[in-house]
Amino acid sequence: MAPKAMSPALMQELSERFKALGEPARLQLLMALRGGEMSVGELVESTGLGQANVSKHLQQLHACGYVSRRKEGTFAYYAIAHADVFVLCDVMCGRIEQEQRARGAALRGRAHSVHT
Amino acid sequence: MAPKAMSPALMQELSERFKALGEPARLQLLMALRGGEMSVGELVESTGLGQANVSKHLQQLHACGYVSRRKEGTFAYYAIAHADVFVLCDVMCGRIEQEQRARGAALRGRAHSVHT
DNA sequence: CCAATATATTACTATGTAGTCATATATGAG
DNA sequence: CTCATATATGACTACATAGTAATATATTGG
Repeated sequence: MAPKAMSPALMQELSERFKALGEPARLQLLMALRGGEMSVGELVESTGLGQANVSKHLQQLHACGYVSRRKEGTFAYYAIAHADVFVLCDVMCGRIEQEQRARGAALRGRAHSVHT
Repeated sequence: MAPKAMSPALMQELSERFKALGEPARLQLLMALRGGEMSVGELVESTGLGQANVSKHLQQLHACGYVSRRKEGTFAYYAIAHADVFVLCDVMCGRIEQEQRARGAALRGRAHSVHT
């Protein structure tokens, strides 16, 4: 469990990790890597993002430890470093779905009460 | 489990949730609320952030569903809406610790090899 | 060494947003 | 109603960063 009183340093690190996931382009890259290791070029083609853009986002994901890097010839292969990332996404997606259900139920409830 | 192929809309929502956590000030607020419901003024004092700043960050946390809001007189009391947030922090903190341990071990290993 | 290719980096622009100050909007007290 | 207080909002500034185009840096093949 995260400490009750969190040091500013840890909080800073924590926020940087979350910020790295707070960008659709980077999530796209992580999702693309879900199927396994891919080269930069493959990621460019797969995501439709620009090459320089992909390269920079990969640097950030690497700096946060989300992906690993393997050089082979002129190619650079990136891969998910730890499946934990997807645990985070799953928890978050779960909350989103839950809220959408709640919102839907509330709307139905309101519509019903208007009806009666 | 998060879907293999994520819709752009879900990815957008997901990134917005993560982005909301990608800010030390907002994490500070969430951590402060760990002890229970607090008013805006109490949060201002507890965090040392400006009143307007706190109010705006709380709006964002509320929009993402992280906190609930209860009005009582001229006071507004905010509270953690779902403990899930802390699950996310815990997973993330776990990864940070793990990496720090790994980094430390690597450094010790290198020092040792230099020594021998 | 030279050319071709894959990736990384730099310089730049455009956009987003955190923080702050001033002010607006409740709400309760007298 | 008027005043005081708590919170929210609008305008603004300063800074961070996503995206892109051009270029630099390997690395392989000839």
